[in-house]
Amino acid sequence: MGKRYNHKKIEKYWQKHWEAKKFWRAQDFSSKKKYYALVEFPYPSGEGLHVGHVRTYTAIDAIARFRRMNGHNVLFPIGFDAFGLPTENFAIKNKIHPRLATRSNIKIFTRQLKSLGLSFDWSRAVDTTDPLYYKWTQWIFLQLYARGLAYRAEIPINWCPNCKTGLANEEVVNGRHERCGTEVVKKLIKQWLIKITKYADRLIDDLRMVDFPERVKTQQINWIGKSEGAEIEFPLAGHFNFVLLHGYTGSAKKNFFPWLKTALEKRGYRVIAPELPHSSRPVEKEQVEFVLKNVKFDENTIILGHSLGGPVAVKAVERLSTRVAGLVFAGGFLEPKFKDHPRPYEKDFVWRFNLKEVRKKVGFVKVLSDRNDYAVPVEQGEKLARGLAGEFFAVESQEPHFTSDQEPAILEHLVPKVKTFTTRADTLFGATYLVLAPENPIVASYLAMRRSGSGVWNLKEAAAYVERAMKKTDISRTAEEREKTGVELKGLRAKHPLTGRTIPIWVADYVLASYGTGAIMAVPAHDERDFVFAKKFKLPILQVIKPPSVDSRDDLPPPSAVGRHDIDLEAECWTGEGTLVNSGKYTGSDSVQARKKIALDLQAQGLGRPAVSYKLRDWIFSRQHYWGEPIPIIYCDHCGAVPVPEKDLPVLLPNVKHYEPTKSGESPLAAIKSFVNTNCPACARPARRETDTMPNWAGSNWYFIRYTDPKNAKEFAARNKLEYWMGQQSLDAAASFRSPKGVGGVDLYNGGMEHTTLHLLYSRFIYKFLFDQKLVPGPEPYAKRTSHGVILGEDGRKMSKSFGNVINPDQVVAEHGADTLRLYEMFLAPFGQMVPWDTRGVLGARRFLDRVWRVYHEKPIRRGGGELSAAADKTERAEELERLLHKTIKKVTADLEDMKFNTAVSALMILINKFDENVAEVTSKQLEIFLLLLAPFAPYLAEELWRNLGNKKSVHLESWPRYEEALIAEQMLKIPVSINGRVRDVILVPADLTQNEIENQALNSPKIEAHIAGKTILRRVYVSGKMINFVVE
RNA sequence: GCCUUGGUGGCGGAAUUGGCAGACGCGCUGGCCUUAGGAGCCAGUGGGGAAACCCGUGAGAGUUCGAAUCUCUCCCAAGGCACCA
Repeated sequence: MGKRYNHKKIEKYWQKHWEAKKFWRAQDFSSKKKYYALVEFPYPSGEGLHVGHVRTYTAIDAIARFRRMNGHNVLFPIGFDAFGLPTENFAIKNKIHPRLATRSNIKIFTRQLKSLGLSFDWSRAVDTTDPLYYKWTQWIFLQLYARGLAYRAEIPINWCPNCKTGLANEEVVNGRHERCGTEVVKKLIKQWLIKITKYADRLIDDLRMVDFPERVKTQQINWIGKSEGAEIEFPLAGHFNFVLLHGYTGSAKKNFFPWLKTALEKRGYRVIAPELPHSSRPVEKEQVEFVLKNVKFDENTIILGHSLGGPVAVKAVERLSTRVAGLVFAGGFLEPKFKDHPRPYEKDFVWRFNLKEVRKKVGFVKVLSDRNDYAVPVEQGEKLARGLAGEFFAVESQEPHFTSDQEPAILEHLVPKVKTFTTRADTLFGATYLVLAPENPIVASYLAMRRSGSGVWNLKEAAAYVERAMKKTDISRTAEEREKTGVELKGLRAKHPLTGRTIPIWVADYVLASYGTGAIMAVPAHDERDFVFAKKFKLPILQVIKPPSVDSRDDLPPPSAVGRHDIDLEAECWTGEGTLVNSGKYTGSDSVQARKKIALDLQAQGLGRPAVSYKLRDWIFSRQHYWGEPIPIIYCDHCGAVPVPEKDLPVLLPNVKHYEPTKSGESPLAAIKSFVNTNCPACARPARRETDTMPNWAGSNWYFIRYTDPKNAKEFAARNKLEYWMGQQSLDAAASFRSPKGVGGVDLYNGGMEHTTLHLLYSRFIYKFLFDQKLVPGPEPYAKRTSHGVILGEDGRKMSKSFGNVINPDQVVAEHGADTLRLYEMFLAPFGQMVPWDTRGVLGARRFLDRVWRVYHEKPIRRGGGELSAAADKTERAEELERLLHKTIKKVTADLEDMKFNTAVSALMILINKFDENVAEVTSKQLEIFLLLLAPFAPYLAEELWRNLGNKKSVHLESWPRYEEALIAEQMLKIPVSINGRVRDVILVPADLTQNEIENQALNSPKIEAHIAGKTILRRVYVSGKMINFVVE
């Protein structure tokens, strides 16, 4: 016996050796073709490496090694995605600071990863919690902010009561937090959001450019949920009149005032726009009294206050004895804090207001703030809206501070109306009522008025319903057997835009605030949900679509007795296409055509427009937790939200003792005075830092970019390195590695399906954004995406501590070696497939490696070789061996290109078995080639045996072997002979025989003769070299 | 309900893409060797049958000389979405 296969010794030795020789370093700008292979970097949890990590990393490692041996300059990096809740929770539980927990977990992961013989370039490792890294995560956030893609809004968000944090839509699964399983509740919080919705279309369309699995593409497309339809406006019924109040240095004849007056009058409204006295030196008393004296207010009056006209309007309402319908502010404010110079009138006004009193007298309140306002910070508008329980809108006006001669946003918000979204504009004439989501701001706005007036008169009932609906979790909202509930806003009615009829307005939680406009036109005759609702509340049902007659429809069986020409509105609704009826001038037209026509006609009248809606929502980017990147924003009373200047990045996460989440839902950072208090970068006055942190996905958005230039202190990555690694694809790569349209980016990115609508979507979005800023060289980050299958426990359940079925890779490595573990996981099942762990299977892999070891060290054990020793046999066996070797090269090469690792390993097993049977005949050249093929899978053993064969250079620096087609060709062919499609015999014929000769030989076979005897051959089918078939009768 | 991917021995899975179904591995059966074995070696292993042969890739139909593979209908499983107007 030679020495035993001692995996421990071998693996320890070569791991050290490779590391010392810096084997796996990627070269920037090598003349070789680049190949960027990427695996999702791990989250360094306290649990250590999972056998699932081993599966994906080994697979991509094999590809990386294969590419290197094929002459590529391979970038195969690794890093750690270390911010986030799991570490924070681990830290709190074990009373260890997250920073230390992260450090020790990374250490463990690093040791484990290194033991596996993965050819990562460790010199490029990144850690998202490293300030040198997250400086650029913050920088990217500021780029988004600068482009208006990061904004703050107070919206009801998903809140996890257990983790005490807000969650992204994508982190909520079936109404529960995906990480902890707690039921998610709604909470109204001021949040940072990222406008991923702006990229929705491109995120769908550009999937055409990339090579992703079908299930990944469809999942992303469904998640984005694009549907095309129309927005249709239903003006509120009522004889409204408008009062327009201009501001400081303004005039009813300046800016947008004349335009707005004309536009409103054209719609049939009465408009008064008084010229306020002394507009360049306004005095409160004088202006307010002027207004009260010269304008008549009533319950149908809607007041617009532009700029200083806002405070004037509020003061006027304070003193009114009557109620008014609405109050709209454009660029309004209630305290004299401006971004630029002080105003002369500051002392001529009393900046105190009785907002409660005002609110009682006003039907609805809307506040419009201009994002680019030069004087009034958006925060002032928000404060105003809060004070008056009104709706707030941050808009971009035509000229800053709404000073253009046309300001459509003002007109848009001034006229009270309900905006609905529908995909079935063709059913508009069948809309018999409107439904608002409980969260729709219109609802709150009307309910905020304490007493009835121009508003709702069943206030109590409506308010109670809304309150109940808002408290419900998403689970209970959908769980209650989908029983529809709702309440009518009695007193409010809307005007049908085409018929002019007035229809009731309801509030019901089957309408979602977050989709479309948060309001629908209900067409009970042609929508299942509306139908059920209308039935329950006895609302009118009006048919406007006539289904096609049975004869013209092919989706139904032919009519048995009576054709189905109409629907029975008592029992059902018709949601399909058809011909319009009861639809004015559209009656008789086809529903598909009418859909477009109606949308365009409405647009011409300013009552609607074709519109697209998405299920995708803007990405909630705030987390009220300690262990994340601080959001680099500073709040100043005068300047509003100010980005931290680039030179001050990174905003360091303070090192503190207490990092537990707070009960109030505020970030723990809010309690740290030394962090919060700072000075405004713009005006240097005292200011406060944002205390929310970024979600865990922020750091992983762009890590693959950083790998191209991980140490760069000046840029997030140097342009030329990005271009080299992320630019156009190397075109001569094997077919399956090539991206279809050469989009460039990472050549191969493997990751889990669970990230499809999270990390994968987010990072595609961010990359597109960076591409638009000309910061990265392509539109898509990943040319090809693959997804590994999950490894289950031996019991077929998910591996989990609570099931006690977790396999620790360390133990397998210790017992059988990393090569065994790698080989086992590659052989286990097709890479993309879910599969249970099988401990005995590990032994099978180990036995294979033992056999390899034996073939290279021992005399033949099998006696097969000893008995047959005739010279002719020997030559024959040698030829067969050589043929199998070349077949194996071909097979393993093709399988690696297709990522069919399991069959590649199987081919290696077949070959080593053949070697074992014929040890005496195996040449050293053949032994070498086998090791080259084995190297990507079992790098340690291949290297050891390679050196034992006398090679000085590493097997991993060798070239991948080539096969010769000529050597693969068999000289003798085994041809199955079938009669009527059933195989009856297999004949052995020389490969160069003609069809005729083969047929004759087949017919000579006794078995075939027996089957044909007494029958006639009708047909002969011969597939060259494959088979022969006789059709007989 | 909709979308995606699948369904092949006792188990994980092969099948050059329409041409010998079950490669390779696990397990199992019998034998050899061994103080011992998660070791090694030999033989066998889809079902039925003594054999010839018959039956077999979720079910049923179809196309074809020939179907696990293509077409249609249905069933089941996993994953995703789900009151999305």
